[in-house]
Amino acid sequence: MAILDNDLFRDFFLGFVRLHILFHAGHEPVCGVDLMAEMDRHGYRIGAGTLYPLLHRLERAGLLRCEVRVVAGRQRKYYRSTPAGAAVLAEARIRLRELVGEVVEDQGPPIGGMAAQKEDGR
Amino acid sequence: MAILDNDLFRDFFLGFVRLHILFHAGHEPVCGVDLMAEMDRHGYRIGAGTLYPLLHRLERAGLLRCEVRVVAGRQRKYYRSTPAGAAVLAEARIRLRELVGEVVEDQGPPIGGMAAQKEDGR
DNA sequence: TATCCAATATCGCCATTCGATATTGGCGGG
DNA sequence: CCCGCCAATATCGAATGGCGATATTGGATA
Repeated sequence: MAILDNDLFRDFFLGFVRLHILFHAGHEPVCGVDLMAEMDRHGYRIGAGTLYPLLHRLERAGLLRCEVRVVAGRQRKYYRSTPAGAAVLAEARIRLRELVGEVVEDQGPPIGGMAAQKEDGR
Repeated sequence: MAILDNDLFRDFFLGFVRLHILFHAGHEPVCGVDLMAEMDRHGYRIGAGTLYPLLHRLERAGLLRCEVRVVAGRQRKYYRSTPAGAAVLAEARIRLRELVGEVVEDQGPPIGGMAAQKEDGR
């Protein structure tokens, strides 16, 4: 977790956060506070100043739809995924499998370049 | 692929590109043109104006190390991963498994919020 | 040494991230 | 009925990143 507090490493995983959000919004209506708690559970620290503008953009882009409700005396905006959001998630599945095949299962092929050359041979 | 040409969707997958790069740099020395070709093979379109500043930042952050070589009469800068780069990749493995468990295997738990409430029940 | 060209570097503009701060909206007390 | 309270959401300003377009580098050939 500490590794995620470093600014540098955040960029590696911000896309992961988006996909987590899209996934949850595809299963149930989720609001900002729910998502912040869930991302925290995953070890991501997403502040309100990042999350809410992100939700607005995803909505404007047609990936999420918003519905206002009052829960426990508080106004909340619940987001659900749209077909376009599901399409992004489907695309993500393909790319996730590729990435897992390389990074997790260590099955990436050499990409050419210097693979044929000896690295230490002189 | 077409989906990746849209500006909106790039942000979802830019972290994937970083991890692909880190992975390849952990297996063999890779240079800019190699990486652009490899990313293209994966369906990502990464321009030179994005890739090279990225490599510089990863090097300055200590995740990559650079070595200049002359190949086929052209100067190339070959990058290899460092222990710090391997650490980021190890962290990525953990988070990738979480994300795959949700997005690919569809096993994410409800995150609370409105899960207990009926959505259509009234 | 002059020129060519692939590989790398940089520039300017716009979008995004972030913590901090402001605003909204329902509710209970008076 | 209005007022202040507070959680939830919204926005601000500074810094950084992504991008296409353009500039620069450096080895090789003649």
